[in-house]
Amino acid sequence: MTAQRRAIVDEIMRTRGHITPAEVAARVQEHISGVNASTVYRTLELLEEVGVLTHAHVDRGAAYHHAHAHDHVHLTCSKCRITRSVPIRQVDAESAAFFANTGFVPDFTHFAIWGLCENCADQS
Amino acid sequence: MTAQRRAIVDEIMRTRGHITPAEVAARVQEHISGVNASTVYRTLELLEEVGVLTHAHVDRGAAYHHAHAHDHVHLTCSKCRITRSVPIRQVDAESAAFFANTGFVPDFTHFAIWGLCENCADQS
DNA sequence: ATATATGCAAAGAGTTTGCACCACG
DNA sequence: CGTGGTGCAAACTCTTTGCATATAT
Repeated sequence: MTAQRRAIVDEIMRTRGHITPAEVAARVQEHISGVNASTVYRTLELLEEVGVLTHAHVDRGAAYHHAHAHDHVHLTCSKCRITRSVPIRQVDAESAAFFANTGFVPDFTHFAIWGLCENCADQS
Repeated sequence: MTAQRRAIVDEIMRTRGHITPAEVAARVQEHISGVNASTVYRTLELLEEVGVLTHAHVDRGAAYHHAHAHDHVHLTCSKCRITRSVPIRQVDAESAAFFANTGFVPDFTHFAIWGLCENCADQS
């Protein structure tokens, strides 16, 4: 348990919602200078293996969040680019019926869902 | 209308389903050697602006397909990594109800949907 | 002739890896 | 003291861009 690893874990624990590797790096720098990006990536990977974190694909890069917060979906608006999280419970009920005829068991938490947010949808 | 552009368009027109920029480049090379990647990217972008193509995000990169074939969803299996396309119509009906409480209007065609395919789901 | 498409090379973001070194335990 | 974490630099993928040249019309 080194200083940088502790700083990274602290930052993760402090985070609500999701955070990108780059954001982790930037924030850790504020406490300890000179933390390398590769260390961040390696630590995030480690934390995911251990089961503390999970990653999702949002926009172009990765987004990490607490494993116990695995139950939310990322909704990214194609217009204003704002990404919003909604509890999976809101969509879970219909989930089965949704893909019933395909046999596919979707995991909406892993990839963000593209579309129009309420605001932008109203405008158009 | 240059030779390379014609070759790229031909390749696109010949393609059923989706194709990545790298695949386009590779196949075009078979006909005309020395077609640069940037040319491929520029042509794909152009074709998208004109409305011939649409792109989706599958796996890590882009996947292009005919604009009139815009109506399909990519389902990527987290286990076997196979990506399957299903007509949007199969999921369209439930689509409204699915995100009713969120106000979000999803476009499932833009980002692939992660999950378990029928085979892999059965095995687990 | 003139607008535009191409190739090339470089740059960029995001991520990974080999390797020597340093430090925790 | 030894395992393993870290920094550094390089490499890698995918994509974009500036610029000079080549080409279609």
